[in-house]
Amino acid sequence: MDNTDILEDVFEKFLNKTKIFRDREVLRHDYLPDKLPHREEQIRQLGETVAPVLKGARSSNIFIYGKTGTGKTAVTKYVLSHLEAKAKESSAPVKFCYTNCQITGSEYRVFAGLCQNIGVPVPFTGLSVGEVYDRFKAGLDSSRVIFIIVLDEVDALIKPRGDSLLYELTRINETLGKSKVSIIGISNDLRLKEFLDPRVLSSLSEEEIVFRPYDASELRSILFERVKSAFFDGALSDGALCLCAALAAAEHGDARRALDLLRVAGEVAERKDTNVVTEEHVREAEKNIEHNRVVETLKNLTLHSKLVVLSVLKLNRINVHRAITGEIYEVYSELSGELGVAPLTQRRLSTLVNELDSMGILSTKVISMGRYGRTKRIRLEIVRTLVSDVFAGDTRLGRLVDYEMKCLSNHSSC
DNA sequence: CGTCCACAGGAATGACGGGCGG
DNA sequence: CCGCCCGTCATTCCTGTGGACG
Repeated sequence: MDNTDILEDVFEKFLNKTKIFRDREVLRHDYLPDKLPHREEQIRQLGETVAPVLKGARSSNIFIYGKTGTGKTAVTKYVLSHLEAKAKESSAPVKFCYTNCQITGSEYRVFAGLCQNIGVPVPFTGLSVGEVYDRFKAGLDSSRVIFIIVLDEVDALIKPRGDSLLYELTRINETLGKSKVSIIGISNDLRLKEFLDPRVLSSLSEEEIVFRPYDASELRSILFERVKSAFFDGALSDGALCLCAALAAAEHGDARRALDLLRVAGEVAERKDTNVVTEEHVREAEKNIEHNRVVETLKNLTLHSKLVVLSVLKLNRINVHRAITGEIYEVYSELSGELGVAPLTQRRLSTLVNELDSMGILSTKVISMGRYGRTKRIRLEIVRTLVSDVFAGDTRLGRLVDYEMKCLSNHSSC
């Protein structure tokens, strides 16, 4: 095969790859479809609640609950953008601002974002939260609008920091003359109520909307709707679609996950140079997604967290049943010493372990050993070779990992 | 049946870098 | 360039606790 043939082959293959996807964008989770199946009730409810703003009245504050991928964000954006369009027709002064608190990160940045939205310039940082709040209030009052604030994933803001931001916001109307503010809080944690001040809770949940998880057949029809524009006709087997729906339903009824599975399965099929996505491809996609997630998380860990993972790996190798906080701290301190790094406190290590637990890298359980104290049993939840592969790329850790791997392959203790 | 281990995990505080206005 | 305010990481000090042992 000479050079031109190779290229010919490569280009042909690339061109043929269009056999699967008609439009991949449709499967991204930030894509807003114009049909939201199985959410008619929620759309109606939200619509009825915000409708008064069209006549210049304030809408009730709303709290929206539901797990990830149940359509909370999509429904909210859908309803509000239609509301805004309707308001333009009748020239009602309605504005809304969507903020994802998880991404925004801090109280300061939430207020800063709100200021930007109403055209009040604020620096990224440097001012006190109170100052930004005052500017926001002043700017808002002079602009005479009905302002709807959407706080998506508010739990990300409340759990670590308390509900002071919400408290300020719920009371803002009292001091506002010409403008009115409504708040839509979106949370994927039903227990969020417990964290809230009762005053905040009562004023924030004047209305509540709950998003139930989708079941498998609902997921199937959601996928079906998108598949029409995302894939070419016949490029997706029924079995593959059903499997995506079933896998996602088994987890949380998470539509986002179902769409991810579908997209990655399509990409797998593309790479295998076939014309039809099969169940086999979906299974592989499931593995890929998890694999990538873990690799990404491992790569981004701090040196100390990596050392913790390595310590657990080491202990699990020696004796699966005896990975306990105290021992891990011992091994961890040793490893730190070998690298010439000062070890952190045991208290600090304890929160690092908890973080790794919530990332799904470790699993922990508090156990009591009676007379011999109360501690935490810690296990590695991921494939060992994955850890070594990722950590071997770390210049500082490379040496330790090599050593560890030699032990693993020798199958003897050292 | 009380004790007491080996921690869990909350609260307060400090150290530090980034980014701003003045 | 200083002082101020953030957010993040880390330490210190602390109170709480399930259950085997005596």
